[in-house]
Amino acid sequence: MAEPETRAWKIVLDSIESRLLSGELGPGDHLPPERALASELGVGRSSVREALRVLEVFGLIRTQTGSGPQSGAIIIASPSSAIGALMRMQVAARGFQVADIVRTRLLLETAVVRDLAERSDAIDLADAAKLLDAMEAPQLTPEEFLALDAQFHLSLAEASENQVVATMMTGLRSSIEGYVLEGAAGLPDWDATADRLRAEHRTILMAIIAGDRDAATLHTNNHISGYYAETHLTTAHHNESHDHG
Amino acid sequence: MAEPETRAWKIVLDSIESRLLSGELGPGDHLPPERALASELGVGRSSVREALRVLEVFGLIRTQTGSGPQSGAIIIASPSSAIGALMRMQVAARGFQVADIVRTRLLLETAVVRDLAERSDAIDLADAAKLLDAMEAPQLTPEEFLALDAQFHLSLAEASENQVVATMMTGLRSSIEGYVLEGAAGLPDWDATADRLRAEHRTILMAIIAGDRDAATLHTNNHISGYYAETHLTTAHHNESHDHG
DNA sequence: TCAGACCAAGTGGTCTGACCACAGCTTTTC
DNA sequence: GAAAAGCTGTGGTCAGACCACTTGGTCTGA
Repeated sequence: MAEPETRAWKIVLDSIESRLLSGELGPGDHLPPERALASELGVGRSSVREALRVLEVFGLIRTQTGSGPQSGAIIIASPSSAIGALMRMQVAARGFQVADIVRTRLLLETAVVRDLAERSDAIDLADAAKLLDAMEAPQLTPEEFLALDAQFHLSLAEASENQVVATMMTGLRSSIEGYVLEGAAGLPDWDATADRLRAEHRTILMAIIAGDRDAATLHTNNHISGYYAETHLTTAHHNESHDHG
Repeated sequence: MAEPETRAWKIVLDSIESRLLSGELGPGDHLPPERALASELGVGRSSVREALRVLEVFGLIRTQTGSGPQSGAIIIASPSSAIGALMRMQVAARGFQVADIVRTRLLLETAVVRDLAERSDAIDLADAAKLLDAMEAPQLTPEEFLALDAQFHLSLAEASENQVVATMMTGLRSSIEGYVLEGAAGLPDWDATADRLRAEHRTILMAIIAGDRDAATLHTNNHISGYYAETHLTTAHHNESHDHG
């Protein structure tokens, strides 16, 4: 059964994954040089490189030319950009719809906020509060404001101390970043929208701190779906935002 | 600013992504042959191949040797295995903790079930019901049972008609599949556990159909966290499940 | 005429060898 | 002793070659 995945790059990938699982390799460790890995596994260097490319876009390694301790392929674990890239590409290939991305963000964020509200005494919301203060700064461009906005929501996910959720939120957000910016540019009165968003953020944070689960959930729901509805992101098909405009 | 990402494979990746976004390429279409792509973009074939490898593990293309309409690289959009592989590797590299994966699954599934219960009149749960019947079959191995179990939960996500959530659920599940199977093997009385899981599934499904949001949420919560607690998956570190047993 | 065998072409899959740019280390030189 | 030069090892890339495989056409023979 199941010939051993004759493809050479898969051999390399499996080998490295098993080394990770066995603990032989861990964060900060160096992978063997490409040439060594190739001869060691009996494959060509190009096959090794294809596997390393996969590891790189998965956010598992960082490569550096040159010599010395910082060179070579080093194990890291930065899944955020990988998830973002994956989702962005899936959106591009029509595997994911923007509306589903938005709905998923709504789902996740609502659940996070509910969770935070339910144990509001044991969480640290200082980062979130700081970001809200930063968003009060006048003359923020929509781009800057939305970046802070994203960080605020990310800080909530991080407050729930769940790296997976935080990563997913980041990935979801970045996968539709382009569409979000497009939508902001099309708003009739950005300042008014920004003021409303600020107020909603405060409301959400206060509800969390107060431990008012239902209020936090409700306000989050309204906040997110309201914004996306305002920017028509939930109804527009992603193709239409480019040429038929 | 921002040198154009001198790396050749990135050029190829960006080129293909922009073709997807512009609509020049879509699901079912063929990518140009590797050699043509290489000369067209002014890069070597190996660089093209590195980019195609990324697209392949992202679930965006399927490659096939030979000639004819089925050969070459064809655009698909199957994100499930990609997300699963990505998360599995992140777990292996200690970027994600198994406990966080479990908690995220709990979060997502609870939200899905709550959503389904709130609009129980407009959803189709036939698939889920069928799977529950299939799980009644006697003499299912733990592996078979858990596969049906996963499909049941997946069918709930699919009933919510959100491809992104369904994909995430699949990815989350597959990323810890190995640990789940390990945990099942360590149960003292598998038949009793299976019976309990069956009953809980029925309870959840009925609560959804009845539109009882709170009951559906509660039962889902208990169902999932109960199982993972029973298999010690929420507390065990993934390293410890291999050698120190 | 038709069926089967055969062959040609085009594809991805892989390997090899070569060269480059770069970063760190070593040696030389002043 | 310090600065400069060279050496070494790394990833990044390219070019060419060969293989396995699939398809579609062509040839052969009944």
